[in-house]
Amino acid sequence: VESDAESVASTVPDSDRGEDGPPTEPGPEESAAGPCEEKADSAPAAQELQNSLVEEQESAFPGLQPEDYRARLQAAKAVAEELRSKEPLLQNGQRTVRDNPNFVQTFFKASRLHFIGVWRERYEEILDSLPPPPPRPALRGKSVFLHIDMDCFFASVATRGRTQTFAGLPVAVAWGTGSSSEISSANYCARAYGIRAGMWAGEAFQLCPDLVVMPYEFDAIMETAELFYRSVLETTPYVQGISCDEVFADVSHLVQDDVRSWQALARKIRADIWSRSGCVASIGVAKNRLLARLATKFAKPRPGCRKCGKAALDRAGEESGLRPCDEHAGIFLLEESSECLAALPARELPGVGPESEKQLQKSGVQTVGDLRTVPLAKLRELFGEKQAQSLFRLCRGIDDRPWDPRPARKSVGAQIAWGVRFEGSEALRRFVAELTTEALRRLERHGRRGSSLTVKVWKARPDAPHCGGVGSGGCDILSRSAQFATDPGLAPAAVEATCAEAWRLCESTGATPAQVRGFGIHIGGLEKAQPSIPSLIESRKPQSLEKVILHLDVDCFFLAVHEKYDPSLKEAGPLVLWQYNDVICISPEAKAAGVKKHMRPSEAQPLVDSIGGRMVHAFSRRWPGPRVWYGPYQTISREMFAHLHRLLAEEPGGFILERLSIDEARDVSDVLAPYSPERVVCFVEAFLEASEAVAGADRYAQAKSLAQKLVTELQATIGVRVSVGIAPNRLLAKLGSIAAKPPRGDGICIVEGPDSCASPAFERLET
DNA sequence: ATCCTCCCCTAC
DNA sequence: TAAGGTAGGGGAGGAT
Ligand SMILES: Nc1ccn([C@H]2C[C@H](O)[C@@H](COP(=O)(O)OP(=O)(O)OP(=O)(O)O)O2)c(=O)n1
Ligand SMILES: [Mg+2]
Ligand SMILES: [Mg+2]
Repeated sequence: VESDAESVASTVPDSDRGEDGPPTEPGPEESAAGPCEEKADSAPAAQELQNSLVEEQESAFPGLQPEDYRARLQAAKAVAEELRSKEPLLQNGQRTVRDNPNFVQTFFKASRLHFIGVWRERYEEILDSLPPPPPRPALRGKSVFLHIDMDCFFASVATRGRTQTFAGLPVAVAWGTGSSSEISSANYCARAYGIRAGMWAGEAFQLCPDLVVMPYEFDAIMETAELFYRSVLETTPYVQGISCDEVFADVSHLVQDDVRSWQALARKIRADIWSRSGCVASIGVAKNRLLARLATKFAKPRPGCRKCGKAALDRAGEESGLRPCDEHAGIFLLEESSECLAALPARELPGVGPESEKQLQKSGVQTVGDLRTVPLAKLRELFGEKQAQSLFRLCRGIDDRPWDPRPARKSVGAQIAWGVRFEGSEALRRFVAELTTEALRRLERHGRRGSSLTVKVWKARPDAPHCGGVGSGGCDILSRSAQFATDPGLAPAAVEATCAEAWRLCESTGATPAQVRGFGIHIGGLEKAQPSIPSLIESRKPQSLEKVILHLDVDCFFLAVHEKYDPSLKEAGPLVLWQYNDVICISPEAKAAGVKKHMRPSEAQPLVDSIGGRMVHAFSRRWPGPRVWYGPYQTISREMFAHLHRLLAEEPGGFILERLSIDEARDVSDVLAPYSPERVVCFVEAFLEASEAVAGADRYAQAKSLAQKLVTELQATIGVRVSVGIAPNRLLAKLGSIAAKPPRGDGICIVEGPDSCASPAFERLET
């Protein structure tokens, strides 16, 4: 075990890098530094490093001779070229949605970000095939967590089994060698030149012309990930998979309270992973997951360090009969009191990304130790409540997140922002439909139903530099969402309705087809699968009928509820309801006296006194602590809706009643697609407009008589007064119900259009 | 107080 | 040539 803990270090005399700093951002100059190697320090350091690598190769790996560095480099590039030439995904020259009729599926097959994004699906399958883990045994001694992460995972799969050729060569994984081919993983030799994941091949070749770019082999990567997980899962069922090459394991129950026992376990796991998968892992050990995650950073090989490289190579070299070596053991124990933790750049903390790093640097914070000196109040100003709490704990090594190895999925989606170019809106509409269908297929695989739909549109920035590639370039990413039910299942009508809604949201961003560089769709509000409302999609309203929407809103709802429970309030004059430091409901008389919503109660009090009214406090309860209690309002609200349903059921024709808030409802006879399952309280077979009686020229008069009936009935049975707006859409209906409020209105307001309303109150509505 | 939408940030 | 995805947390501002 390489450890910063003195007691451990003293038991592990072999370690020759325990006191070295963490491996952060090493360039070629830095990379060979430290106890591993002498320092290469001049500008042509890269060249020097390369030269020394050549020598090193020739002297250090007798098992790998007889070929020299140059010859093997050429052979390696030939292997890469051969793989590319046989790769079907690289055969056609179709790169954009315009060139390829099957663009969406081809893209996902070739996308490594899609691959690592959907890895969790396979992982869940593996877990489902195993017996469910018993509850974790009660903790007897200390907690011990491992964080296990494969070294340069994709790159190591790419070179596995090809040691004779690839040993000591700089290797990266990407589809191509062109300038804007993005690198997903670089081996530690390549990292010595500064090559990193996310970098484009163009830049990488400038740093290192010898770089060997190997193509993806997703099947091999997935199989390797499975071998990796099998190894970990056979050690303990208490694992939390983080990605295809990374896992946490709670091994508290497997070890003694003794670092030697932790070391032995980590070594065993590491050896097992290597013997099964042929790839090397690094392991962080600590008392919590946060510290274990950070420990792994110290366990990783030093870029360009020949001993680290040699260790890995020797292990890989077992193929060629070399002895496995566990110097540079790839295991690190980290404690929160460690000096190397305090010296770690704050950016290395999980949760601190590029933006937070900038924020922190503005306040002079570079390291984890610096961050510890920042008071919580200052962090709050910079980051807000939750992030401040999180940073405060992160830098102190505190991590008490609950152990939830399989958190329930909350959303599912699909997006593409590469190769997306459109000339007209028809092609964009088809693309939206394709991705929406793909997202529904993914939802269907989970058998869940969703209640919200979010679309994202990548819109090219007008000032973005024009580049020849097919990437997205500089974009603003716009999003729009709606409450919209999606059921599992791919019934054509349901798919069509979802596509229509997605298209509506896409259009509402205002991006023109020529500006669009990407599109994504996400289904959220996932619930357990339930039988849905089968008639919804089938019973589509004929398009030709004019819509009539009613918006109902109870007058002074909370006060009306108080009057029900305390009839004396009815004669008490002007009333003002308050809670905490907030006025929340005002009777018309009190309004006339100048009381405003959200006024401080102390300001409202004198106004109320001057007109002989009363301040009424919201319902509250004492137990388990003093708190406002909304129970009575909820009760009356439910009664009111139940009664509305009964009334509507007796009417000829059909209605959809949508519950908008505790006291609002509207008839959403027009709404087919954007209905929300929680909000649709009632669903009846046909629609208002479908009824002969309400359709036609006098539909507003018909709607008004319905409204009058509802108002009277609700007054009589529930004791609340409702104002109603009647209009051809929801916006106008809602405005109508405001204009209908007494004293300005008479309870019902018909708004046939924005400029055609008989009520003067409607004209006077404030912005 | 609480919910919702849009946006930003982050980890893989 | 080249495949810049998936998902969650949380803040600001607006609503009831
Ligand atoms: N920007 C990125 C980062 C990662 N990956 C893929 C390729 C990596 O091999 C794999 C695992 O990611 P890691 O962060 O664990 O990186 P590596 O395993 O490559 O290197 P390390 O040794 O630092 O873990 O995910 C990617 O495609 N693009
Ligand atoms: Mg890794
Ligand atoms: Mg990883």
